[in-house]
Amino acid sequence: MPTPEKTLGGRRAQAARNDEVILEAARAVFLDDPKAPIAAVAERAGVGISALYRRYASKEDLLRRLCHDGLRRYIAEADTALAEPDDWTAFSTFLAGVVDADVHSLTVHLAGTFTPTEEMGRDAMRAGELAAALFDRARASGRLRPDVVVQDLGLLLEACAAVRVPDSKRTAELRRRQLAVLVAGLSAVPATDPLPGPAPAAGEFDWRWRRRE
Amino acid sequence: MPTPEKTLGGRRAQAARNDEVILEAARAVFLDDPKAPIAAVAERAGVGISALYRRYASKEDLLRRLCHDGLRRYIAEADTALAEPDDWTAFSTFLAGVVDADVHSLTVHLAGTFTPTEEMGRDAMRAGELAAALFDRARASGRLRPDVVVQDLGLLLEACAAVRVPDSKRTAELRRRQLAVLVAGLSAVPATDPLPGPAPAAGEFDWRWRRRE
DNA sequence: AGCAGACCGGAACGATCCGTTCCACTGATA
DNA sequence: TATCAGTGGAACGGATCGTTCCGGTCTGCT
Repeated sequence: MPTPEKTLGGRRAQAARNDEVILEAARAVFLDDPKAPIAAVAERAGVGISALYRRYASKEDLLRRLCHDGLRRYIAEADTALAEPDDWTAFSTFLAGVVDADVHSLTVHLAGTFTPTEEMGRDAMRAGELAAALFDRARASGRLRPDVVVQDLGLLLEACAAVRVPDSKRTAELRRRQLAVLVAGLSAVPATDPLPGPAPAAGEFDWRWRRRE
Repeated sequence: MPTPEKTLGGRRAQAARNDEVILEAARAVFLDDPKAPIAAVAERAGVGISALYRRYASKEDLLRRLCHDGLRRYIAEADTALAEPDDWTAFSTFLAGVVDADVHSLTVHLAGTFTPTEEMGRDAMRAGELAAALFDRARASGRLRPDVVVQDLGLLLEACAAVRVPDSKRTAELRRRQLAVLVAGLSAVPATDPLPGPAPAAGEFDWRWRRRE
């Protein structure tokens, strides 16, 4: 019997591929609209609804999985950042990593739509500890204004997640820019680097006034 | 015939009072959830659904009115701020006023749920001009970092509107704090004032994980 | 070749939910 | 007392969505 993972053709392979495709589609869809219907995920993934329900017992299950993945990603970003020797760089790359991964939207806007597992509780606690460690190092570096606290990071990430335009690539750019402003605001020393990304242009937000769906 | 406005008792007076009550309730409800049902507004206002439909032909009508009111409030804040002699103070009080009035949520999260009137288009344009005027004065004061543009203000306001906790009083405090960080980030000179309001506390955001409705 | 079953697409179902309409009722006014 | 603007809230009709279910397809094994 060949190892199933190596079989590129065949039913098993399609199923394995669908595992990925479905998760990716779900991520994209629920990131765009946390209350999106299950059918939207199936459509985006290019599969039928059955393919979803074969993998997850319910919508809540899928949401839980997605949120937990986000949490793990958050922890991974923190771990990566902690390996960086320079305290301030570790701090700011962590934030950039979380913003780029769009983890906050997943974690925050999906939380409350399902009953969390115990493991998620533990992971959430660990995530908090890692963020605190990064924050403490940033504080030790002396570049933080003294009146900032760890919990401000939550607000900061939320602020970045709030930036959203129809094009997701552009959204990422604008978030980086917003993050740069916020980090500069947290810093005790004046910023030296220029704000990243093309500045928002006149009329770039006019789409808001167009009628939606 | 007595002037209707001065009649404190009676049906007319109740109707006049309801005009206010309904608008206020609608503001509160749709601020909390832009997709809230009409019935929620009626309940919050303590009136029946009829009282709503007597005043507005449809939900869309009410939304339009609310959004337009928000736009007018934005303009009023800008006008007030423009009277301030110091350029930088004018700029920052304008932002604080808009954040405090929670105008951005109304304008932005409600936009797109109705077809705007021409007058709203004109007001939106005027709002943009006033904001630009304030921004230009801030720039002229030399306290702005050179790579910031007017359009960044939109992102900044959105970031503040994204801050939200169940208690609205606390929300206002946290937004002020967030605004202070952002304005510090826009500034070319290091901030001197300490961050306002009680700093966010540990566990203050745990409510997110509690199951919602 | 032939069969069992894993896997899938998508129609159908049942349960909400929501905007709007409708009607009976109240109380101020004339 | 007659009128009627103003009101509360039940009822209606349409839309939405999570989930189930059935018929079909392809794979791997015998």
